[in-house]
Amino acid sequence: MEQKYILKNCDSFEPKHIFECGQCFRWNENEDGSYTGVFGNNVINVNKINQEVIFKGVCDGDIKNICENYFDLKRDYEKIKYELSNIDNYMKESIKYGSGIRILNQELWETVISFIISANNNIPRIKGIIERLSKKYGNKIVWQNKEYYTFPTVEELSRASIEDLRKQGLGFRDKRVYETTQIFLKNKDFEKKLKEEINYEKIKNSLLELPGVGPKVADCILLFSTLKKLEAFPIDVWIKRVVQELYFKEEKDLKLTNDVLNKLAKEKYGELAGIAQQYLFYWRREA
DNA sequence: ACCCAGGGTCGTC
DNA sequence: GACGACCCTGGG
Repeated sequence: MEQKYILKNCDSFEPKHIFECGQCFRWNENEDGSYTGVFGNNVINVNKINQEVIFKGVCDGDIKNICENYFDLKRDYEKIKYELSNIDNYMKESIKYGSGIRILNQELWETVISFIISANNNIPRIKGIIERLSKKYGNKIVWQNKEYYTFPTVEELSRASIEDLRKQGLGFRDKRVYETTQIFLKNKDFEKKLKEEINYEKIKNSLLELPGVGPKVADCILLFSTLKKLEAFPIDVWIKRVVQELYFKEEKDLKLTNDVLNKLAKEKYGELAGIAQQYLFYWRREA
């Protein structure tokens, strides 16, 4: 049964910015400029027409509640952008470029596996792998005569052997995904404890125990999932590049270690470092 | 054809 | 702490 929800007068919401800033892998653009994606047991289409955002699709519950939660609609991004804009002109320019970015509240398990797959990988291939895993191990949902597949649950993905995963194109990440799946399967408390803990460092240390999760992937999980730690500052090749170009232009031979970058992030952007990172990331990649 | 990079992590020195 | 290996794919 199709549902619909319309959001009016929302400045900080631009589908392209949200879905192409690298936080998610299951949203695809349609010919009309709208995007369709799968999350949980929902298939949703999102379009923005004249300052109105239109959500429609098939949902596991009330579409308004589901979208308010997933798209982080209750957070005041105008205020966040105002605060970050005052930090410096680079920030101001990148925010102008990605003004409609919002950080999604994605399911923890899916975010963990997705970003383990993202290691030393490119976005088209990451999307392909996740799509194949969903098709093979997830559940089918039909909407408007098209087939969509949910991201596999822990139990569903645990049916895949290391060899099965390799066949789906994971490469050397097969063992990491397999072992992390086993941990989630056999230790039900692991996920529960992550969700109950509120301290950023403590959650990060727990995540680092998982095979395939290093500092970068851990920060992506902390920022992009329902854990929603906005101070998490994922350090990747692109953010190293942009920080080098903006703030260390005269010191080309200076090595930007994670410690230096984390310190800079904390001092400059504070509790909003993760959101600042997303504006800079999107700006550097797209502009 | 060949090389390189891609939202890094892991094992080894 | 630094360094190389690592599956695979698309683009130059």
